[in-house]
Amino acid sequence: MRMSRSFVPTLKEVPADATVASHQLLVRAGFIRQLAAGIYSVLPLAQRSLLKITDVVREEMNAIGGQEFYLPALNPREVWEESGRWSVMGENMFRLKDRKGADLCLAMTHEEVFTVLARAELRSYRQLPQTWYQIQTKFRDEPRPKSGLLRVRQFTMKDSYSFDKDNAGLDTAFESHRQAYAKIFGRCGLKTIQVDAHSGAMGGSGSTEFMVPTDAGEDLIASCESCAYAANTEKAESKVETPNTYAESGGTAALQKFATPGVTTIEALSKPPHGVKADQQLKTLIYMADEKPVIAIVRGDDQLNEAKLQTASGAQILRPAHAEEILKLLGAKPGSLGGVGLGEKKFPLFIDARLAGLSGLVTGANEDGFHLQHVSVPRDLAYAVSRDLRMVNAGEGCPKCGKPLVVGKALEVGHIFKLGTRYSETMGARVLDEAGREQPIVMGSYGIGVERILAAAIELHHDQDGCKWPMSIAPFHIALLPLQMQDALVREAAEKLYLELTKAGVEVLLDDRDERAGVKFKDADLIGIPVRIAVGKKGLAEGKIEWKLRGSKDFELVTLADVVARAQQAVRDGGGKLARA
RNA sequence: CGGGGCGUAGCGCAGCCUGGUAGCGCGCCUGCCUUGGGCGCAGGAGGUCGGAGGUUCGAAUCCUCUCGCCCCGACCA
Repeated sequence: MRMSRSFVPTLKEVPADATVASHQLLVRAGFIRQLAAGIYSVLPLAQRSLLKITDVVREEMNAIGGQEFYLPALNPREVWEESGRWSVMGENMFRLKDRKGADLCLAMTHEEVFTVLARAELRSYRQLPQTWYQIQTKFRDEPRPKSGLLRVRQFTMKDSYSFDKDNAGLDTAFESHRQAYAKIFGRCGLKTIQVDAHSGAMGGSGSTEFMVPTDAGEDLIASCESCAYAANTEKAESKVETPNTYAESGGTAALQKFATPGVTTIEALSKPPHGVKADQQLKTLIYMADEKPVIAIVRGDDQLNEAKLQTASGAQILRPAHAEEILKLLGAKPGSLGGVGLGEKKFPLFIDARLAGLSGLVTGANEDGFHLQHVSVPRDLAYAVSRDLRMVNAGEGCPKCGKPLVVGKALEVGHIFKLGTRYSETMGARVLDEAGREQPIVMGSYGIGVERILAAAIELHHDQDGCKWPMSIAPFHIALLPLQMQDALVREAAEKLYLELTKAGVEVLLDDRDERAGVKFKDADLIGIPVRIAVGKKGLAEGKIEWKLRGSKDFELVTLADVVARAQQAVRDGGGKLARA
């Protein structure tokens, strides 16, 4: 491609509204432009890289027997009603009506439509297993789009679905996806770690996320550096010592109400005149699980993990209760709540597992301005269900080996789910087994965010001057810079190289603009093309060009006759592919 | 949704408090000059000041409403 005739709008200055590196550089280097919040136009450079990413994805999906589909993004309400997700998806789903007034939505994912196909056409276990996938546009009305391409409302997803006759088959499909994903991300230049994750609105029995560790990410993952344990903090567990410290100081004493006027926070209660340490307090939180109240109790100095409460309660939609709802249910305002004496109210009540057996604790009395002391969990909260509900903290013991856990930010680029029969049962996708009995198909679903790979690659590979693309997904393999366009010899040499390289399958961006050398260097660095070939008067006099890798400080003089072979080798060595000439 | 911030030329910003002339840098166009890390000089084009309403002789500036965008907290590829 010739720079002089290309649409590559680079910027000298950092766009004011971009905060993360990938966003700043994608805009500055002319890869994307914003149309609206969370909606971006993909410009030619980005499109080239995205096509390379999807090529990698296709190769690896096909390698595990995936068959490529292309399903509609525009879906009728009915199929989403069947799975129950028309309501579960809530405001996150874009909805619209057709001219007849029928409800439609823009699909956020495609379990429903693929399940419709499966139930209509799959009759026998002999047709299984099947692996179906597509690379398609997804729409999600995110509450808060942010960080350029990292969190958007319209994006490209590779989503695949496995259909098996039993759990053993699902395990196999899940494992082959795991390996395919590891290859895909590796080939795209990403280092990922696999973590146990919460399944969220997808449902199903288990899931693994592929995470790129970077501060630009929004997830927190806990990992152990001495064993293989890694989990999203939504799900992570830890070993924490919880001695029954307060039992000795009157743990068996009778419950006692005491006045705490104006005290509505853990912190306030921990200060004089009360001086109740946070780890002696019970934090009582009221949630609405599918619009029915549930109560969660964690230690005062712990944080409730909402994902864990969602799992414990079995709720599809979980939200904190509003203040009015709480007042109605418990007769007190937040800040004075407690679980003691609620046994007969029959609310589902969960208590964090680390509190089991403890006594000598303090909790709200469900009466504004009062708390209870000498609370004994076995005596006063016997009806509460004990579950792991707390958020892990860095430094706590790894649940596997006990060594301290590390907590760090990461970006989710892929997520694989064992769905089981969650969709086949609700939507009636069954096949006959060997004995002629109808059995629900056992499903898995697997997603990759394509644009996120692009952005993650920049987060991982960039410097002060710009992007540093891995060869495999770089928009071009080589930037060819004639340094003095007014010099006919330089121009001709560059043109000749451009033809030879292109013919050899090397993708070259020829900067044939009538610009000064500095401008070309800056743009080549900013765009981040892996190899730069500078053709200048000085080198040419000796029949040589300057060969420089984007990352390195120095260049090397290479004889003109050697350039093509060297370029082809560099493309292959970098994991890139030569274009079909 | 809750909290905070910002909308003035393609980009980055000043002007607003204290109403009256819309300005700077980059980019863009023309010419000359220069030519190995975003050259220099000269000339030039380009703006419904996000939108609507109000106050006023007069509004980018004051008031009301509204739309949009960004950031921080609850969701997900």
